[in-house]
Amino acid sequence: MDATDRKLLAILAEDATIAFRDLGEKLGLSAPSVYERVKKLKSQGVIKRTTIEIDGEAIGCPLLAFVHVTTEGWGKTPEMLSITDDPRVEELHSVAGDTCILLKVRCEGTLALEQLLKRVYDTPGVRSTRSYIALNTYMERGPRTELFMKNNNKSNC
Amino acid sequence: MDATDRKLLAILAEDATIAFRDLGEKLGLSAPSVYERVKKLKSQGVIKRTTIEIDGEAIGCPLLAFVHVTTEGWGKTPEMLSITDDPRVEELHSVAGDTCILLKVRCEGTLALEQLLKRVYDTPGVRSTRSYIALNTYMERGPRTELFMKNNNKSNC
DNA sequence: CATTTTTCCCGTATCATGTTCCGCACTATA
DNA sequence: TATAGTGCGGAACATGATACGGGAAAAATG
Repeated sequence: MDATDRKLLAILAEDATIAFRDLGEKLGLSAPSVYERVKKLKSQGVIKRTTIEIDGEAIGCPLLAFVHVTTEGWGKTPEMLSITDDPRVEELHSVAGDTCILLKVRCEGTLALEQLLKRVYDTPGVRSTRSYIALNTYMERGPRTELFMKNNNKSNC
Repeated sequence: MDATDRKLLAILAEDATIAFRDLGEKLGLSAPSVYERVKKLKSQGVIKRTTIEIDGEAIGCPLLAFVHVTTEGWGKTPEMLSITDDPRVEELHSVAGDTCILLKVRCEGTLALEQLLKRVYDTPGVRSTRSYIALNTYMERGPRTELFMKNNNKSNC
């Protein structure tokens, strides 16, 4: 995990369809070398997977919301975690702050969100929820590596 | 945008490295047909881009946090939006709720988060922030399309 | 209802790309 | 000075992406 790897990750994060030959040109390497690096990063788990970014509105899910959940006792029960079965749930984090759990959900509309909230409330141990409806998303992207190219040259890997 | 397209999107979201031939098998189509569908979905903007999922910890960014920002007046000023220059900021949403703006940030550690918060506070119009530190991420994925395969056969496109 | 147009699909052929293999240069270790 | 390990690149091969032509079905049109 060196500076080249970090640059490589940043390029792939922008566009994972780039050919190894072109990627090599940007990095000053040959295609096989880049291929080996990517292979290693995948096996190490640095690259978790390659996916597509889907436009939520285009598939009929224009309503993005963040739902904070307050529980009594230990909230991270199997029942609570099973909410991830719902395709509308994109993220589920256990957080420290004035709430216990944070959900990121993408719904067809307010009705679907209400249904989802009902399910949350029906979960044992849930005391309350607080929802934030996204009005506009100014940015949404994965982890960036540019910063590390400057600062973090201690090669933390 | 039909049921096949939605199934296609769901498969690609899981693994965008799949070959068109294999993708075609799963959908009951030939490789060229799938190719045309994907091409169209990309040109339509349904598929925004293909990228890699990077393990935040592996690149030295283990601290995930959600920062709610309360502003006075119209908070979405150019100064506020310029916070997206910072590679640590992964998402910036304008939200409805008891705060105005929601940031998703991934930092090297608490020190880096503090620096970022200082920058937020230095932004004109910012009244207060409330941060939620992720203790554990149980799930993190993009928009799903499975649900639509069952319910939403009205082909909303 | 007949005709035209559009849409969607497939098989084939070609070409670009991914992937493997092997030898070289460099480094570190003893 | 050996020796093993690592990363790189060129060439060769395997695989997959992409362009093209044509046919069937559906939709639009008269």
